Amino acid sequence: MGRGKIAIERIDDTTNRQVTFSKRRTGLMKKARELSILCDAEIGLIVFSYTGKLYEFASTSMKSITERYNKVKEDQSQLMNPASEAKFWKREAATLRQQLEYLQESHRHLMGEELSSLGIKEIQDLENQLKMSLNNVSKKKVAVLGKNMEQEYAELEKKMELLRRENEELQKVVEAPLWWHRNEENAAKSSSYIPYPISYGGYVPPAALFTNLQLSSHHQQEEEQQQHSGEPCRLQQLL
Amino acid sequence: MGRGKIAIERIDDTTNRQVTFSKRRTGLMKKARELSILCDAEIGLIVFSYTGKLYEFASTSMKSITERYNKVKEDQSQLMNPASEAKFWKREAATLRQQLEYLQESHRHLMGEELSSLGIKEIQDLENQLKMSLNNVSKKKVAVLGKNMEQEYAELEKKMELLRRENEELQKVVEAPLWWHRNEENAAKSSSYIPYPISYGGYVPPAALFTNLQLSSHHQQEEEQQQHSGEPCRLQQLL
DNA sequence: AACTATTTATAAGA
DNA sequence: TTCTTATAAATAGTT
Repeated sequence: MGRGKIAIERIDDTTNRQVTFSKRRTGLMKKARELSILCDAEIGLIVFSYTGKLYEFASTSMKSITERYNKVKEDQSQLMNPASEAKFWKREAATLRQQLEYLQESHRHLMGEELSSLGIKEIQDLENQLKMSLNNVSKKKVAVLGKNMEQEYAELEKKMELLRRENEELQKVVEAPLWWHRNEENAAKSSSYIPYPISYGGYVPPAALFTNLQLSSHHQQEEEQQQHSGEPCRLQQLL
Repeated sequence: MGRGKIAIERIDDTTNRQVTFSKRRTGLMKKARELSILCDAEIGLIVFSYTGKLYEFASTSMKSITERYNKVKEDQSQLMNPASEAKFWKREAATLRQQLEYLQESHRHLMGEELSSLGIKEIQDLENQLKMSLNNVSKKKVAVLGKNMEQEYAELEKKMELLRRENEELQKVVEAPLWWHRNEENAAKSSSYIPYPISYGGYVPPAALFTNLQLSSHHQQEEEQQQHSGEPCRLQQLL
């Protein structure tokens, strides 16, 4: 709701993120207050900014709300009879199954399969995603290859240096008829160095995909660990 | 935001309140989730409906959020130097002073004073509020008077019965010349019973007013105790 | 901090 | 509860 539409994903620009945080936090607090008044509900809202600053709203007191919350949670886990426990796990299973189905479909699409089920927008998004993926992978490849080639080059130079010296020694010591022999031997030796030693298959492990799908879920996760500074994945849009 | 505008006050109609609760709760949860994603914030939201049902959103886990919250709160109270403590209480005093000013103005209006500072809408609201107040007070008065009158009536009947019996005894035993004397004596005796023993002044203690103003505040209160089934007070509008 | 063009939320009605 | 729709409210981008 604004001059333009934005995707619900982390805002990379720091300034923009802070401005948006300020605006939306205010709006969220206001709505929490309104709901508590309009519907006579007991509401607690805790917000930690990216910088660690705390903001809160409590229709009564945060203490009483969290205590009531903990009490309900305890009761839920303790006073569950087999029937309601079954109900709980059934629902949990249904949620997981749905996530799994989403994942499977997404995976097939990323593998270039079952594309007839997609709309034009989705096709475009998928294409862009794949372009980004490819771009990242290509970059990584070049980086890795570059390192290897440097090593290769350095070792090659060493070898050439050795060769040159050897030749110098030889030229000083041996007679002309032996020259061709030594030369062929050294040529064969240097061909054992492969210019492109590592070959990549077309397969990308879907680990990152799983991680991002979890992020799009509304359910809590114990400890989000987004190590490796990956580019923001836009897969959420596809789901 | 809808077909019409609504005032932010408790919705009295149960059905409407539940529908609104469902819609706004959904919206609130969505916005909390969006804020957490967009701005990389850690957010916990707890909502208890009027019926006691629990709804929650947590960007990570509610446990970690409430723990972080408690930690910050502890630090805030412990690691406060005199300067920041002064700042805190200064702000607290400012808040209280503002509440007090609101209250005082409202009180004057309820007392029918300083009405020139009000707009037409406010005047109408105030009028309605006073009508409701008056209605409640009148009802209460009638109820209390009614009880007293019943008591009076019952006691009066007892006395009359006694009198009647006394008279019967007397008529059997004494002579006619004495009759007038005994009659006057009894009449004086019965006049010591007052038909309307309790008299109400025009003053209504503002205790309820204070309670309701506290409810309209955004700050937490330790234990909201709204005993006595009072009508929902609409004073919040006036502030 | 304001300003608005747009998007989004939602009140009322079905 | 769910859907629709007119309208109010929130807010993204701009100044």
